[in-house]
Amino acid sequence: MVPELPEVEAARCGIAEQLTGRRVTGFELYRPRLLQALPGRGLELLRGTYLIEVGRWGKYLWLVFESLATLVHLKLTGQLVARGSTVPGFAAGHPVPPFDAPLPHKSTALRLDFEPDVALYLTDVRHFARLWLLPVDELANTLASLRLGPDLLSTEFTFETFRQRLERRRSRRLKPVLLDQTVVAGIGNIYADESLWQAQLHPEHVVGELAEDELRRLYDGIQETMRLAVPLGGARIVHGKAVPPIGQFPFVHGRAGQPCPRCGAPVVKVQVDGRGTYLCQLCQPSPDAALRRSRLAARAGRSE
DNA sequence: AACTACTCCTGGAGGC
DNA sequence: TGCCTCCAGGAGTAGT
Repeated sequence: MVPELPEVEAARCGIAEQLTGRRVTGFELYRPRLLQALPGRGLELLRGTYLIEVGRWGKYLWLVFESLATLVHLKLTGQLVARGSTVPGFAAGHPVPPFDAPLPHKSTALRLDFEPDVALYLTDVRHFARLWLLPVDELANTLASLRLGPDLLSTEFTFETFRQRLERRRSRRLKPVLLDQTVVAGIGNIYADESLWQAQLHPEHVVGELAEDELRRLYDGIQETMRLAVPLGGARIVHGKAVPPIGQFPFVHGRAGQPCPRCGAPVVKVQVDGRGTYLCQLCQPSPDAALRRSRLAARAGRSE
């Protein structure tokens, strides 16, 4: 399972509830390449300082300490696990290694120790995750420089905002636009497929061809997908396959050959924009190429 | 503007 | 059983 918004949100909640207000007593940096900005000794600045707040925008997570801010992206296979005698503990992100595996794992990149007796582990089997260390007063600018679209769980993500942002991408196809974090922040490959299935829209529709009610379905599909996924801390997908399904979610992603929960037709896997894409060919009919051409021609004619 | 290709990586899956 | 090869995929960057 690739960590997307729901998984990162689960990590944010765990950190907020169990670590905020605690003091850092130490750390172990197992893999220095995790750090993207300052050299490894920058972490020394965390020692003895308190975790003040934790935030999230899309798939980016940040922890603000008195001395320093850290910005984290779990990328494909990052996970965050907290354990200790003074907290319940939590685990979020990619479920390999298993959330109950002994830590540190050989792919653990960083351990942060909090007072009293809590350890937060960042583990990532493919070593793509990154952590930036930056002065607290540079966090806002750094986030702004990412040019992220509205976070899916924020009040900024309204239908009107969504429609306006899609308007600027009229010529692009739906799936790549959903994956573009500068359009909306938080959707990855799994939840793009789930949202499109909810909306009963094919991933290769051209944005500008969609009618108002289809845009509305897409917006509602994203909202419904987040509503289902966030409380679960995300889908459980390992190497593209759904492992013991939690209820029926996810409905199509990783379920090639299985029946569509809506109509029973087999879910198929295709490539869209180079990404493995799961869909139901009955519920999500392919855009008709001839109709597409005639509509575009009609628009071009009118605009001249 | 919007595509493609490439770059990071490695565990697991599939082939034989 | 044991090699070998291939593949996934977020996001930044470069090239077309």
